[in-house]
Amino acid sequence: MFDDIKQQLSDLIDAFCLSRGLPTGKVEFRNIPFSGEWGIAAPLFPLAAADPDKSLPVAKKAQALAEALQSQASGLPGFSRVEAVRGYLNLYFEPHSYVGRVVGTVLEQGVRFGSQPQLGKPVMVEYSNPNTHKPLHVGHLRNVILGGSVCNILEASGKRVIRANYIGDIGLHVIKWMCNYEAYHAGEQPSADIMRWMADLYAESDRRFSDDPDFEAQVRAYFGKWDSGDEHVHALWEQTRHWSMQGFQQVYDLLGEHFDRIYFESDVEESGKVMVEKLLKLGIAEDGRPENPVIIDLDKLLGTKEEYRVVVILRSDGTSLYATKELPLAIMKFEEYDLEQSIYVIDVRQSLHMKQMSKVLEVMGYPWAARMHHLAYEIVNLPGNVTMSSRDGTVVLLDDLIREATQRAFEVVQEKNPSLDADSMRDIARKVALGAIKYPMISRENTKIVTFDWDTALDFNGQSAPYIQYAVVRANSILRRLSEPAPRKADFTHDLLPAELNLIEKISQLPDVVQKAAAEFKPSLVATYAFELAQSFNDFYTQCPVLSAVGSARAARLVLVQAAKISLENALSLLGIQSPQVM
RNA sequence: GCCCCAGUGGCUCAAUGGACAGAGCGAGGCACUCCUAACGCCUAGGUUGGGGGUUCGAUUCCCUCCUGGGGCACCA
Repeated sequence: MFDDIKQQLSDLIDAFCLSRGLPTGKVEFRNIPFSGEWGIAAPLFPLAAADPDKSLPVAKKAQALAEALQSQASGLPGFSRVEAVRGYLNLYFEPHSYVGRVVGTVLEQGVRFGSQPQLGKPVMVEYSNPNTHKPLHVGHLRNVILGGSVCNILEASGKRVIRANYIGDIGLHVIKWMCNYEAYHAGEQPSADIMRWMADLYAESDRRFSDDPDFEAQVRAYFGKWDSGDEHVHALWEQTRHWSMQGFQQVYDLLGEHFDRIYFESDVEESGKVMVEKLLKLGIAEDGRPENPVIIDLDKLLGTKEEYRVVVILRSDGTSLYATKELPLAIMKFEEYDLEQSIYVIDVRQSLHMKQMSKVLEVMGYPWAARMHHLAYEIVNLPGNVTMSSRDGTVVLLDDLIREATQRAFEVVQEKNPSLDADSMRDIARKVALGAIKYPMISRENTKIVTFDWDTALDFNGQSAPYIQYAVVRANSILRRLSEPAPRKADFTHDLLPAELNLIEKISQLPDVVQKAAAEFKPSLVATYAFELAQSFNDFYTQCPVLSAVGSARAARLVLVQAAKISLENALSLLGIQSPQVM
């Protein structure tokens, strides 16, 4: 909206350069670091450096140029003042019209503020990817929260998104579970908390498998029955997989996640084996059976050295591997949908594997292979650099964490707001607890390891979701006390305090933050933004009385409170965090 | 050996090549007749792992080294 003004300024600088024998096109514009006033800045260092006259150091020369330009630019319309400082020419906008436009836009757009209409080809995001018959722990949580948040942000940035979930429903862990169930729990039905029940039985089967050689032998025999297509075993598999899926659904409901397309590992096993034959016929794969597996030697194929290594696509005994199934799955996705991009939210340890998969598909001639993108994230550790492993018992179960956090949040609500009814308290406690758990998972960069510890996870103060949620509650509590309907628009004609200006500036940044976060797949940018916005609102809250304000300030601040609340709620929503209205 | 990631106050983390490197926690102090203190204010705390380079300007880009983590043929 300031393009015309910038053009005038640009012309003026060009004329200035020509008159002094300096090269044109050396000056670019940027926003002045915000400190209560909006404006654009022109750093004059590049121009100073290009000046053939070297009698002055660059910094001094830049300042001299800025000062020379200052007097000429002072006449330009649209600016309230012009200054030359430390080599920058700063031009400040007249603030009132800017402010009114920002705040008005937010109220008009409401929940859509920060979002663009969704256009174009869809993007598929594959995430969560749990194994049936197994528990979800805090490590899995990062994947779900990150994936879900990336989807929200992509949608807000104007993409159509397909949320995909690839379920590991076959393999040794499933056989172990079923074998243990038949031997020790035959006929039992899951309890109301299905996830928990499945998890307990999984732990039991895992224990028996490693401690009891007899059980191990039983499992092996059971695997044979599965392979030979035993009807009873397959019926039990269908039933128990269904239970597991119900359990996942309970967790997804709790977390507020949903999926548009579910893929099962069992669906692509056969097509994977067919594909191996095809790759052998094409001469891409090498058959080492029966002693050795079927492999693709990518480095040999491509003439690279120790870059793509070797992919094993089928065991020497003819059974399938992870890679066997990944290939047909990738193809299926692009056959089913005309995808702009196919994104895989998978932890960083699988980077080489993902690189190999897209390379194999490229070698096979699929042009879309370049549109696969591995969104790598680091794992969640325990203090002392201990990796979570269900085998070593070093896991924090999702269930336990949510239960504990909810309990603590409930106690805080009881203390802070004893007059609320029990249902409201429970509802608030759940929203606060889930926010507190989710926030640390997405507030750091994807490539940084998250170290889980109970103290941090249950800390509701400082840079945390509850802090941001509390800002929403404060905004709401002002609006709630109003006896008349809140004004929808106002003129910002009163003397704006720095706290108000800072808040408006922060609010105005949301759309840009969303775009950047989408382009880089980084919810952490939104997480940081939401916190800074809450800080700005709290500053405003303590410094600017709203209900007791007089004159035009009251209406203006009421509108600003609404805009802040909308922005906070929208930002939290992108992170998959709900905003309670009271807490 | 090859490849990837990380290294910023005591701790956990921010910072499109641009102005003085910012927050939170922890520490010390202040603050509650005033829209909820799950809040706010002040103070202390930094050679951005080391060394080179590019640039008017580097936490940011390049090279190199160090430290930590991860990956590299029948796990996923």
